[in-house]
Amino acid sequence: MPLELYNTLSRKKEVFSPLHPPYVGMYVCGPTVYSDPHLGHARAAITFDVLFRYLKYLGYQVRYVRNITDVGHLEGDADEGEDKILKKARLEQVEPIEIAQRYTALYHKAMDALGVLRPSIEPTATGHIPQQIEMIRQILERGYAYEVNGSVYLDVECYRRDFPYGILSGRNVEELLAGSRELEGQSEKRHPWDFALWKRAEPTHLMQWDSPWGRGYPGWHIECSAMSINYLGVPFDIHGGGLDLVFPHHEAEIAQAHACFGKEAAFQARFWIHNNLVTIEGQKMSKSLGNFITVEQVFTGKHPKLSRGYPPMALRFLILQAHYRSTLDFSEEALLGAFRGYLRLMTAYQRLMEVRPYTYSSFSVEAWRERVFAALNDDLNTAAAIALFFEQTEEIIRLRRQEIYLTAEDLALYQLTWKEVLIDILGLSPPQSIEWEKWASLIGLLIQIRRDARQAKNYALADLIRDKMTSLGIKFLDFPDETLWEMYE
RNA sequence: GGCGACGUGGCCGAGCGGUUAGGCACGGGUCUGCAAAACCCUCUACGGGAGUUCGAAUCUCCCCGUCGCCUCCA
Repeated sequence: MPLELYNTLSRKKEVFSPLHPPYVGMYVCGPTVYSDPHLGHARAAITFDVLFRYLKYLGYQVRYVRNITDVGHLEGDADEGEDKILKKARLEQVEPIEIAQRYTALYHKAMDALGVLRPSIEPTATGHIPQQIEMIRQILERGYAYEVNGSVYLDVECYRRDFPYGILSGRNVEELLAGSRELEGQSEKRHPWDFALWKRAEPTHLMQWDSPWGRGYPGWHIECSAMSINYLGVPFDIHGGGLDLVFPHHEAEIAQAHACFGKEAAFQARFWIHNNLVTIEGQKMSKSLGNFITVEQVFTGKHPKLSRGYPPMALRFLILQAHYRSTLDFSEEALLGAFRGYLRLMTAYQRLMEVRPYTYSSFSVEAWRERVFAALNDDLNTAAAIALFFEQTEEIIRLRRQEIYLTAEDLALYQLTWKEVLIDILGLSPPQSIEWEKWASLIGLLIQIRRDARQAKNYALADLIRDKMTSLGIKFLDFPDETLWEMYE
């Protein structure tokens, strides 16, 4: 059963195969770096991290490009509104690049903690101004854009005579016009649905570059077209991003690519993949609603909706327990549930490594393994895959107690599957610290002392040790023949 | 107004015509010096109505409700 992915372009699942095997080109819209990374960023990053990991696991050589948007963009395509990064820079009285650098670093820090692998290439918009200008120049040359007072706009009316505008989002221009909130008056655009490729900069504008049309800065959509095509060519295999980017951002990207390269662009990417949003009490997180939660707040617990902090893997696990195309409703209750479930799974994983082989197998590892990969192949159904692992937790205990058995060969495959899927593909990591070995021997010593105390019926000492360890976040698990322990903080 | 989703047991969440999804929480029990853990048991749901079918959470229609996009947004 091959990997199938839901393609927004066709609105159905399609068997994935790259254009030029074994190479896969994947571009994902990264963050605009002007504020703290939040749960939405985490979900997008983790979703495509898993896809990245899985494609590599399947043997593809993946070039994964995820951009950093460090040019502030206007708050709208209208000719008004303030650049978000500039606004932040002005408020804090620092250079725009300081804002970009700071939030890029915070983004990296948060995503690293969540086990998100760095992409192969992480280009910045400001680092690719020439490529963007060149693309705009070609679009103008082909007649799909026009210049007005030092700004350049894509001429949607003209474009749609040759290409289908709205192919990704299912919009048509008439409907857009009917429902547009665009205000009449201030626009120099020919039609309300035209969008900016290049904007003229006022002399006071902090970030501006020379261009054939005078000093200015690029429009929001052009950077992704220019950078994706620069590193991956046209068309490339996979373009990803949040569901909220489908329109207008990705629709505009497709239009720019075709306006520049014509039919060769072939919808720019063959697979358009979108992760659904994170909601808080059923509503999308947004600053205007004041309900957004940053990744850091989840770690520290410093948020009104949280009573404590949670480790990064708890959040990663919560996200993975939902299918990426479903909305995920965030709450502390859900997060706590995910955290406990994650610990349970990791405990099982650690115990699995202590299982000893036998002369025959009492169940089929192969059949179970196939079900796990069938789930992953079914549009990356991580939730279903994880459920299959939970179903095995009791089997592991029975294996360890020699109530059921596996041959050395089957056991190896069984252990391999746990490692490959949970650790390598889903990117979960056991709750360990770098000081793990030291901790382990220290705790082992305490366990021994406590055991002696218990045998001597010195329960006061035994309980003192246990309670102290509990308060430090280390839980003792007394089995009849031994004591295991686990960290839960 | 247009486009698109979704409503599953206390909570999160798979599900794409016939199986107990699964996790977390709750309750009872076994075990334990006590507890935790582990194990066993209990809780068995699909917004409402009509239809198709031997059979529907899963398909069709209507209704109700929620949400996203159409401004920046992962």
